[in-house]
Amino acid sequence: MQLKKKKREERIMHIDLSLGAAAEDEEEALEEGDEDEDDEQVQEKGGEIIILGEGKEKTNQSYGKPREDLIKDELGLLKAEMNRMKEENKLLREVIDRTLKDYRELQMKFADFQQQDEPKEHIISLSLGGEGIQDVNRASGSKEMKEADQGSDDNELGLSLSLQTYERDDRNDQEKGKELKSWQPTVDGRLQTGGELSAITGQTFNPATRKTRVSVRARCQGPTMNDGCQWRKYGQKVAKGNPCPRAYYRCTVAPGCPVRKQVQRCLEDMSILVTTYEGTHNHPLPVGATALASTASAAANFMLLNEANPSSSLIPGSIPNHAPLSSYLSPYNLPNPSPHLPTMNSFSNSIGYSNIFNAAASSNDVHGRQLSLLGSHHHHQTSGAKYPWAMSSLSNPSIGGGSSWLPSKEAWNSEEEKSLAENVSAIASDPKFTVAVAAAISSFIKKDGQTGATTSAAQKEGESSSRGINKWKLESQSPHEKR
DNA sequence: CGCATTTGACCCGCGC
DNA sequence: GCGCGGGTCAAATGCG
Repeated sequence: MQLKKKKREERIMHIDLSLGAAAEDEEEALEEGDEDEDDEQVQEKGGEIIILGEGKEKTNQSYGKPREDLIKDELGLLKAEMNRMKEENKLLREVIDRTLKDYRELQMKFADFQQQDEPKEHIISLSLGGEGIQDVNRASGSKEMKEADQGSDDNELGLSLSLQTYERDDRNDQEKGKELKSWQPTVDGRLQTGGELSAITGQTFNPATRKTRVSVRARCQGPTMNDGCQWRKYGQKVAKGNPCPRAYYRCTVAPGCPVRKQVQRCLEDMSILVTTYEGTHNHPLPVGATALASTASAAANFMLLNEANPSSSLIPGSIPNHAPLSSYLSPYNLPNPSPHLPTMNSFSNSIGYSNIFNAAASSNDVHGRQLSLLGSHHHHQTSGAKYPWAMSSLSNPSIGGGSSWLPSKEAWNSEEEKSLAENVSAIASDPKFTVAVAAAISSFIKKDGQTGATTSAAQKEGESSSRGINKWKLESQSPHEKR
């Protein structure tokens, strides 16, 4: 009877502390699979301490047991809990180690690729995970790509980094023309294979004017994605091949800002919004406004620097004096707030965070390159329901950003906002969650001081909401010249 | 009343 | 040269 009760309590504990994702699930599976009574009792002691302790305390009090015994009991229980926490820490550390190891390996690979890099007609693809996205580039069947994919498949948490670069086949002008004319359908084509994903796909089309095009795909319920800027709709058109109307917006943050964006629902998946930004902002982007812009900017800048300075790589600190990307990324606006933030930091270290359009336009090298950043959601995101930003973070890129630039109408709907607020408070009020996160972070920092050095509040939160959720894919592609 | 959105007309480039 | 399609303009309309 009491054993059953204990078991139930333990389950609750597991649910509340379900931060360790696969690792902890395994643990639970082991426990349940093994009907070893002894083991179970030991485990339960660990899991039950507080409840048991209280019960005993009451009992003891009623029977008038000596105080020393009570203290001893409590001490024992606390010790048991400590042991359990140690175990959890160990598991989490292992996961982090594995992830870091993957990351470093891929980083090395990327450095190799860079050395082989040729100035023209090449595609660089960086991906953090990528399951769920069948990139069109895969059709070219590069070995590196396949290797990277294999790497990502192995990752239990769905957190992996893969960097690929490969040459692009030369195409004749006719093919180029076709591709250019149908670039939007190409984007849709990616989507139809992608399952749950969010993406930023950037393309530079107009070498003459250095105009930048960045396409962002994200699951979004609202009519547009809130990206922190203010937009005014100036037109709508039904494009051929997609019954969903395409809306045209102009940036109204600053008068005369030439930036425009097109918004269209994906034909294959109506929940996905394809937003294409074009042009160069003539004003600074709102502070904290957009992780999206930062991330896209990161991608763009990365490409710029990479092109201009081939010696610079993703290696952290290779190019100093750039604020870390994470400074822009609140846990709610970061599609993949994860222990990979160090990755993102190092990434952004070499790319800076100025706005993508400025970056692209200011470079002589950027034109003729295509750049894309893709992120996909892990499919079995158990936390998705409870922590919905994991699902719809891209839809609400400004949540938690503290931005005063939030458009009143364009923002996510109130329902999402409400549920988000509820979830935030739920998490904040859950001490077990906090403890587990803190333990994971501290062990992570201890283990790897370098990558953990930039741990910030946002990062902590980011880690907490990252479990097995998202994957990112950052890629850059070769020239798509428009006209 | 002012501002944003809607929507039909118009412009322009490209392909045939 | 013509038709098509994407993109933009601007008057009409709606909303706070």
